[in-house]
Amino acid sequence: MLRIGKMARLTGVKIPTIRYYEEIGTLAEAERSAGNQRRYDASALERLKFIRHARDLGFSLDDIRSLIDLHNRPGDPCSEATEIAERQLVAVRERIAQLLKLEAELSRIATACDGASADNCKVLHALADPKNGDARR
Amino acid sequence: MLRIGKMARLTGVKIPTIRYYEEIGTLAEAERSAGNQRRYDASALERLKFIRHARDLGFSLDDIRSLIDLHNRPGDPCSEATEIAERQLVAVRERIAQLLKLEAELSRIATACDGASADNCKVLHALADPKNGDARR
DNA sequence: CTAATTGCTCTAGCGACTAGAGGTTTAAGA
DNA sequence: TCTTAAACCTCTAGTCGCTAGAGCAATTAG
Repeated sequence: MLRIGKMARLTGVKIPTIRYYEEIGTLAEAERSAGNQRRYDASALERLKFIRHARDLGFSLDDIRSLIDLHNRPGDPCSEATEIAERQLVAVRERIAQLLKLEAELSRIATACDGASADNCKVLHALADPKNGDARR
Repeated sequence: MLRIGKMARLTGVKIPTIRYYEEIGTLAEAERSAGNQRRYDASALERLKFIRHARDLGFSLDDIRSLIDLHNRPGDPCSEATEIAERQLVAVRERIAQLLKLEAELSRIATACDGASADNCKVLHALADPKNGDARR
């Protein structure tokens, strides 16, 4: 049986975060030692790795709960999982497109000025006037 | 003099958010009508547009406060503004690079399964095993 | 057996808002 | 001038995904 610190080391998830996941029901309640400390088995470790990986991929904890639920109903069709993953993919692609626009504008702005004083600083002017190359969210 | 609703319409910033900006000191305290309602002049509108635009570009409210402070000291050199903008540009580029990795993995995952049942769903498997193409944050 | 380490619960805070309750002011039309 | 609808006010609490700290208790290595 693993203690919480070991779980943290093996997954890269911080201890308070593990407790938080338990609190909100994403991670099942751990068994306890005689002295009330959490003890985890291999399946809990696997689940935490799953959560960590999905979080790295930008899934919300809500999505992750859905995926875990699905995992616990092995007979069900997995179209729901595919759907969640595709939704996430679309969101990531949108975010990339948006950030590329920002990058263009920011690099224009950041290179605009070469040490003038603030009253005619091009950076400040560029931020004040969203003219060309603006990207609304 | 503009009322808060007009400010919201002209800038795209929601009313509670405008009040929030005032509360945390990002937007100066507004003048008030006889009946205690906020009234704004053209310069407040300009400042709110500035904030909105900088927020769109991903600057934190902390950064924005620094930029506004700088704006209020027109004699100072603007190297600080350039620095803030460059920092933001670096952050955006990092985020893009990271998201591109995620996109690759997600698209691999999302197309992996074609309607199997959850116990051998490739999406769930791919999320459980961070093998090839993983992107740690 | 002692001391270091690791764990526990609880509360509060972060950033950047958003939502709702319950009341007041303002502006336009009759 | 009066009425009424729209806009406004303050205040509290909630969102998401954690993070930090206080003040203790349990465990483990030497």
